[in-house]
Amino acid sequence: MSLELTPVQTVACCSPLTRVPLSEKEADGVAPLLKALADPVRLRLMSLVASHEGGEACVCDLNDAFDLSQPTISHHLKVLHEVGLLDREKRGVWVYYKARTEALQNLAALIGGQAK
Amino acid sequence: MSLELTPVQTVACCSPLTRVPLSEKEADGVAPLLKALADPVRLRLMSLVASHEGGEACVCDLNDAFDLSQPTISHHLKVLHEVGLLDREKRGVWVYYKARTEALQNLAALIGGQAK
DNA sequence: CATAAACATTGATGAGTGTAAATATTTACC
DNA sequence: GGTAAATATTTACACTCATCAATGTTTATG
Repeated sequence: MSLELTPVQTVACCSPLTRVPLSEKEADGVAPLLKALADPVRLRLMSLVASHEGGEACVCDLNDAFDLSQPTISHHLKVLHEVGLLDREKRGVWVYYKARTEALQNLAALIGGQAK
Repeated sequence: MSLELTPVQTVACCSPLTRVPLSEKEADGVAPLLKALADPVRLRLMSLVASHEGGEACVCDLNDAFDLSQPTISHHLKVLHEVGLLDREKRGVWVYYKARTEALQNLAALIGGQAK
């Protein structure tokens, strides 16, 4: 196991933004998560997956929702997966991505939280 | 008054990510807000201001908290101000930035919210 | 095994971004 | 009014990033 924390692990560790100043290390850990979400296409991808039944969706369904090339969608999914916002599972020829809602909730608590 | 909605106005309008797929227009409106937060320096700036007494802080205090040039900090504050996350008020020679906590809370509700 | 389908990877490119140096602007005070 | 302090703006640059075309990989099926 690695000593490096993924962004989703990092975000679960800090008090809300408004309570105490975020340390440099914490900020460095959380920023990648926000960066991953800070793109219109990835925001919609995340929302499509999360709001889909079971909180998961097949890539085949996602490609059709955008006027973008397949590699581009694949790239965005990879970004969301790498920061830990999406889980990835292959079933036969299809790949399913699943939303990590705890990660979203931890991030939300960091941004808008009232207390630790 | 403008017909254009600022990012902070936009973010107050949508159901949570996990409830219903975000529309293209909604995503385009919200992404700039996340983009503004998706930088370690701006995250810390936002946190420094928001956690300061009264939810506001003088630029003079903020500059010293970073190992960055004054124009760079000024630039980041401008970014946060332009998306509506920070209010700006000049008092004499000093400029005070104030956190818009409702904006943060709306954003948090969008990301981690359970229902509309 | 050959072929097709689903998805990922590579490589290239144009647009955007964080940073600092230099300069400008505003305010206070002598 | 002249000077100094606080903050913003401009300009330039290195770097990142979103996108696509082309190609690769994996799985199923005939």
